[in-house]
Amino acid sequence: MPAAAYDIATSRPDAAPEFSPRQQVVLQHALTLLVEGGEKALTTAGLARTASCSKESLYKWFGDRDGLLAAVVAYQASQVQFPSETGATADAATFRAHVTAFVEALLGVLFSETSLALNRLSIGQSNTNSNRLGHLLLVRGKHMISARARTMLESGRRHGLLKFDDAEDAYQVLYGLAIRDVHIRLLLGENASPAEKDLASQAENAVDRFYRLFGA
Amino acid sequence: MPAAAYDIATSRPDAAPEFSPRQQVVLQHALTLLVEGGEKALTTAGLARTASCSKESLYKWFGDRDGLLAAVVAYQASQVQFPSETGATADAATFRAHVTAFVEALLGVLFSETSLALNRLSIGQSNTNSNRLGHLLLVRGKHMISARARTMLESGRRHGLLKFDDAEDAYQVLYGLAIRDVHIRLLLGENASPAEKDLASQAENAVDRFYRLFGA
DNA sequence: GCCGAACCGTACCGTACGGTTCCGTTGATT
DNA sequence: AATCAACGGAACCGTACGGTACGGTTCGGC
Repeated sequence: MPAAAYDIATSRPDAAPEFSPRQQVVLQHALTLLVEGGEKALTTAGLARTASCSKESLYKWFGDRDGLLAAVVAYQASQVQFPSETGATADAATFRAHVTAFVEALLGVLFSETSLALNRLSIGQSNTNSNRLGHLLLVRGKHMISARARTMLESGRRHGLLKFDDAEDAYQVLYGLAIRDVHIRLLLGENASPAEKDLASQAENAVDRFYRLFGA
Repeated sequence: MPAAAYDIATSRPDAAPEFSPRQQVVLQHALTLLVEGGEKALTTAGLARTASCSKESLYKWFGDRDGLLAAVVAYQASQVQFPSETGATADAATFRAHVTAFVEALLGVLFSETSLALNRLSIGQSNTNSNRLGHLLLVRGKHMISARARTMLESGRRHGLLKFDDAEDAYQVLYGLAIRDVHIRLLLGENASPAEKDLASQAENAVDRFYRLFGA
């Protein structure tokens, strides 16, 4: 086993992977290959050719192919940024606008080709290995977003703008209202309808319904 | 190209595939292999060994490996049954109970290991080939269920029990309230929480919220 | 100017698996 | 009894890909 193998399983979820610039370039190439052709298109030889690096370097950096895939997931997760929420509960309208912006950002991330490709990759591998990729995506992706959302919603509750018992439950409803079955349909290869591409009104609509269920 | 290759692309969506009993047994073995070990575990040699048939028969029946996978999806889709809806709008309580039963059945199907395995398979292949599997699963699975749900909801609207403009939109909300992000988490390999395994109360809860949004 | 580390490019190996072919058996039909 | 289609079993081939080894090149430090 190479000493420098990238072992994501033992690294702290909140620790930055700190890939070297050169490695980030290679990972970006890997991501492009993944988005274009799925997992089958990401071969070690193909990546080496595309990224103009040697297979030996790939194996030195990432250990093996699984380590490479894990690194791609970790790299992309580190790229995703959500808008900050400073002073977001100043008044009711501002808070609601902030929730809407959060939902729109969530839709933007989940429906992006990059995210879809990584989800497809992780799902396709979720019953092999010890399911490293699925866990990685959940921990670095979904759980982070979920935590962020919960603090946002609880802030709204503290200010008397929302009313619910369980923040996780409320977030799941918000998620369901926003995403519905669009995510799984996109994952299966269906194209989004024009209405579904209008993320702003989708978010608006979801938040409207959410307030009818949980508004104070 | 073998003459008997199973070409699902040209078959009518509502036409029964009509596999021979022997073929159904083999497809059931294939499904078991898929559920246990994912796509990688379903090799032609492995299936031939498990199902005690010859690879030659597999290729004669299904054409190639892709045809086999398509046949597995079609076979399983033909197995899924939803409760009938005769006299379901007799009165408000009966109709609501029927909607709840529908949601519970939906959850039961989507969260079953079999459905998850097939969704993982289709998603993993959704950016290769011409995406036959994804389309197949959408057409034979989701779209059928969606149509069924729309007629149910519209029946409720005709009887003055529900109020909405677009049945598809209403169904999507019902779907989102019921499934939330549980489906994607299961697809990624996370285990369902005890609460999420209680399909009855999950359905109850979703329908309750649905009525608060769309009840007349 | 020399040294070593990092790295590129490439050739190579082992293996797993999709697909093909051949042969022997069974079992229904005439 | 003869025939023939369907099938199981096994051997075989081609190839794609993961992983390794090695020679040649660049570049920063002394």
